[in-house]
Amino acid sequence: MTSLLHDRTSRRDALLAAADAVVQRDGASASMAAIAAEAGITKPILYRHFGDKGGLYAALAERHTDRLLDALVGALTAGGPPRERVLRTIDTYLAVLESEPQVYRFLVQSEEAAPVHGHVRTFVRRLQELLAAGIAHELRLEPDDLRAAVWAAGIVGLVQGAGDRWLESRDCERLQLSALLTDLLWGAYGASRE
Amino acid sequence: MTSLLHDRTSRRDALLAAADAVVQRDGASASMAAIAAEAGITKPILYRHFGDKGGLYAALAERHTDRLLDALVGALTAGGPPRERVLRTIDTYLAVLESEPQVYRFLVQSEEAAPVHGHVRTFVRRLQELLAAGIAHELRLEPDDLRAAVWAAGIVGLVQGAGDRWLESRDCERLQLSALLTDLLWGAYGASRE
DNA sequence: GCGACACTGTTACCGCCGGTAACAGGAGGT
DNA sequence: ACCTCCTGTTACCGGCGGTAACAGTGTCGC
Repeated sequence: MTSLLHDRTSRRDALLAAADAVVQRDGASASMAAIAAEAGITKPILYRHFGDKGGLYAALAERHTDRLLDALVGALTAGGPPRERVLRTIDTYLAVLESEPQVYRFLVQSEEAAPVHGHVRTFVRRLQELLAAGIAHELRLEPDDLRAAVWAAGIVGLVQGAGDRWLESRDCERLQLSALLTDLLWGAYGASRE
Repeated sequence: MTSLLHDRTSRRDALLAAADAVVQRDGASASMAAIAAEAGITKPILYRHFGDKGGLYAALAERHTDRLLDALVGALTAGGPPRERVLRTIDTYLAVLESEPQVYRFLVQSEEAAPVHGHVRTFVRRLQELLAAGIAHELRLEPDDLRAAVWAAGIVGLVQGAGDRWLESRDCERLQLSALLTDLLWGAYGASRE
């Protein structure tokens, strides 16, 4: 026995991976016993590592939101003309939706909710702040201009809403939707500039 | 005893009202026993009326989404110039958010979820279709033009995202936000027109 | 008047889940 | 040898969703 790592953090990672697998298989209502079984251990170990179910789900959510935020920031801050960066960022988001819809479902409609929604909210907030800063800079607004914050929140919601719809209908290619949304934002941006 | 109505539907309404009160007091994780106690009866009666907890929550969600949709459709189709109608509709939505945030929380982050989310999704979809038809008409697009659908989904998401942020920060008057969002949409609309 | 019946309501239970206490080894220090 | 700490287990508790089985009551047919 004990061929597995006894290191604290890597063990934690392994447990999170098991939890992830079960959540993606059974949906967001996965039981702690099922997760423990998947990891080859029993419940109390899970509780010693994560406190309670909320803690485990929070850790899982944090992991995913961090990963997603990194991807988005990377796409947004990489080189290229502004319009291309926006397109790339939107497409990155849609690509995650496309390749891991279960994760998305877990994050937004997690049935065992409070801590997950907390992490999702901070994720959304961080993304909004990032966008708000960029927008304020682009439009030469004051850093705390209300319009920048509302703009940012609106853009995030807009992409999410359109992505949601697309995830259900799948009525066009991903890149086509990305381009359409980019055009849409670009038009509004240009309009607000004058 | 039995001064209350024995009529089937009004009894059902009374039960839903009790469920509503408990949900708004205890959050979305209200137990069936608590709801039954609030209504002055016991669990099996609830189950005979609604089947299971999902059924009760679905009925509750349907009631609220129907009410909200009626209010929005009313605001949108009432008289006045287009821009004023948009402003009025957005403000109606924000007014509901402001006056009944618990209901909103119940609908979007209900912890006992599946049927509630189902009703919310159909609500959003109906709203999107409504908007898409209006947009397609205004912009003289084909009725099944993809852009209209994406526009509609985006607008719904945009208002929701901005409303969400506002509900947490409360950093401006409601009408100010409504006007800001209207301007924003109007600018984008004007841009896409040319 | 009087059983049959349907309806409304109750109590008491089941199974499952989240969460925890209490115990069973084994590694290492003295 | 013994104590200690750590990791793992089993076995349990309370509460929830959901249901079966039973008790009272008004209404029929006769």
